[in-house]
Parts: sequence; C-alpha cells; structure tokens
Amino acid sequence: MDTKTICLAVLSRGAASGYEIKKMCEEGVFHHIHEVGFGSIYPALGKLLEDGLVTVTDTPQEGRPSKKVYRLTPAGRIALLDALSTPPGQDRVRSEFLVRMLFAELLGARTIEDFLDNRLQFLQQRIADMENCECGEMPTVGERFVHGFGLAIYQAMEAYLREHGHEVVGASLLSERAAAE
Amino acid sequence: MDTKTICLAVLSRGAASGYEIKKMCEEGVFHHIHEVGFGSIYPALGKLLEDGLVTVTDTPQEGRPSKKVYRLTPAGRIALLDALSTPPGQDRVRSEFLVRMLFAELLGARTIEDFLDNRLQFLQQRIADMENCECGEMPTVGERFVHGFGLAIYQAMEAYLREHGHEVVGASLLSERAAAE
DNA sequence: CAGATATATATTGATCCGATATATGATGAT
DNA sequence: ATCATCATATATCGGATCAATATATATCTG
Repeated sequence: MDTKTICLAVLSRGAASGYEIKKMCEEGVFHHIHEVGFGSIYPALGKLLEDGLVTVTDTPQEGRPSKKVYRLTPAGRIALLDALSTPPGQDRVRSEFLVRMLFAELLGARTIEDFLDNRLQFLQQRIADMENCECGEMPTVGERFVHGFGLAIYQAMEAYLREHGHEVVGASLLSERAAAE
Repeated sequence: MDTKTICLAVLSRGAASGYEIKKMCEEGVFHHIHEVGFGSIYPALGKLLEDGLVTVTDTPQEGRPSKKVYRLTPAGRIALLDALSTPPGQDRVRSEFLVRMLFAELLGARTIEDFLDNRLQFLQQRIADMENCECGEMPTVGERFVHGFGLAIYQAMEAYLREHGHEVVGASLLSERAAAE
C-alpha cells in the first residue's frame, strides 16, 4: 500500500491539504495503522495530480503560504476502490523496543527496567486517551472498529508487560552477576 | 533502528552469511519484530566491513557460489551495545488489512467478509504454530519473552476479529442496500 | 516581549524494499 | 527419465520512503 493510496483514502473523507493529510495520519485512527511523512505525501500528491486522480485549488492566504486543497476526482474514487479491493498484504511491524528486549541479556538490568517502565507508561497513557475519547461520535463503523482493535491490542501489550516484564529484568540481573564473577 | 544494527544483533548470536541473516529475520523471533530484505542486508554488511565492525571469511564451495561468513569484531560488539542502549523509538505498524477495515463502507460486504475470514485463518494458523513450538528450548530469556509477547498479541487480535468482525460486515451490507435504493 | 508552538509547503540525501539476475544441487512429480 | 520447483547463495537496480532541514508567519504562553 503506497502513499498515493493513503492520500486517496484520506481525501475520500473530504478535501484536504498535504499538511492536513499528514495531521490525520499522525493524530486520527490512521496513527495506529499507517503513518506517512511529508517527504512521501507531497510527491504522491504531485503524481496523483498528473494522473488526474485529484484536483487542486490554490487559495492564497495573507501571510501564510498559500493553501493547496486537494479533491478526489471520479477517476480517483475508482482508483481508490480498485486499490482497496485487492487482498491486503501482510502487516509490517518494526519495534525497536522488542529488539532490545530480545537482547536483554546484553544490556544492564537498570537499562531494561527503564525501557520497560517507559513503555508501560506510554501504553497506559495511550489506553487512557483512547478510552476517554468519544468513540460513539466517530462517523463510520470502520473507524469505531479500528479504534476498538487498536485499544484491544494496546491493552494486551500492557497486560503482558505487567505480567512478564520482571522475567527479562531478572535475566539481565543474573547475567550481570555472572559477568562480575 | 537500521539494518546495520539488526545485522550486528544477529551476528552476536554467532557467525552467519547474508543469506542466513535473512532467513533468521524471516523465520525466527525476528519475524514479528523487524524484517529485512537482501537489498538492505548486503549493503549493510558491506558498510560494517568497511567500518571494521565485522570480518568475512570467503569459503569457496563447489558448484554453489562461495559462502561469505561474517563475524562480529570486538568493535562491532561495542557498537551493538551502544546502539541497543539508546532509548527505543516508537513502534511502527503498517497494516493494509486495517486500512481496508477502516474504509469497509466503500467495499462490498462479500469482500470484507473474505478479508476477515482470511485474516482470522492466518492468525489461527500462526497462533497454533507458536503454541506448538518448543519455546522451552529457546536459548535466551529475551527470546522466550518476545515469543510470548507475540503470541499474546496475536491472540488478542484473533479474539477481537471473532467478536467484532460482524460489525464491519453488517455496515457494508447496510450501505449496499442504501446504494441499491 | 521573547520564545515556543502551530500552520503550511517543499526538498534533499540516506536508506529501504521488491523485483530481478545468476548459478546449481536436491527433491519431488508425472 | 525428465521436467519443475524449491533451497542455497550473492548481488544490484529503480522506485519508495524517511528524517532532517529550509522558509515564512500567526498565535499563544510565560
């Protein structure tokens, strides 16, 4: 799934500028699913424009740089449906945190404990935020589904770290003692 | 976390060729954490060699291309520890499946149901594989921890899809009926 | 009033990824 | 017996992606 499809998908919810697309990917439901940076969005929008899948209206603003609002064309809507209809590829995960846990025995117990605590705190914060948000207000069933999915996963992660975190800290302690002898 | 660090990490478990590093990232515990392709591994090994963090022994074989076995140097081990000691960045997830669920209302109920069934089957297969594997045989605590973490997440995903999958299918059905009228 | 944050677009260099090329042994199917 | 496929093994290329940076200004905060 390339950035072009993501842009089409965001635009299917309504017209938006590149900056707004980025914001939605950072803050909204997309955050848990598929982040993209400016370096991908702007070139993607350019190509979509070339291919006639979106249009732009360049509205100059005083002071600020002119805002370029992109809109889906009928061809763009069809291209989006085509892309979404193909079977999804595998999920890709990349976790620096888990790589560190994997090699816990190479690190000090203090470091591991620190990483674990931070991660737990982060997860608890995110869970609280997601529980507090008025998900009943979400416009589509898809959004509520994905929101619930994300929440369930974060809760499972939090529970696992709470229940099993001590194992990796303990292992690191043992290997430290062994190294000291 | 770049490919260079991943290569160093794999090599810290023992000498290996580029091909073997790839295999470990595909099959082993790394699979759930951080996949890498040949297009990243070979250039990364070249740079590590330049920087004196690994050594190679080029052992020619009859028929097959000669096998290049890479080994960590003391400097390489230090570089690995340095990299692992820095605080981990955010996890990055990219799920084509969830993007499709997010826009379920644009797709047909049949398609959504198909995607859901496939994903459920995939998850159940993976859970079965992970439960059957003799994780007691895993050499390090880190590996067992990460294995257990992965399993817990997959189980949470499976449970959520089983309990809430019908919601997205239902929504798609309703929007189809509305479109037909 | 200074500094930080938010709005807004855009580029660049480094890295990453999927596809492809090359070469052969082993296994399995017809 | 022969054909196909898979596993071993290294490597590159073009396109995609990412983090950092540049530019410009309004608004909020202390």
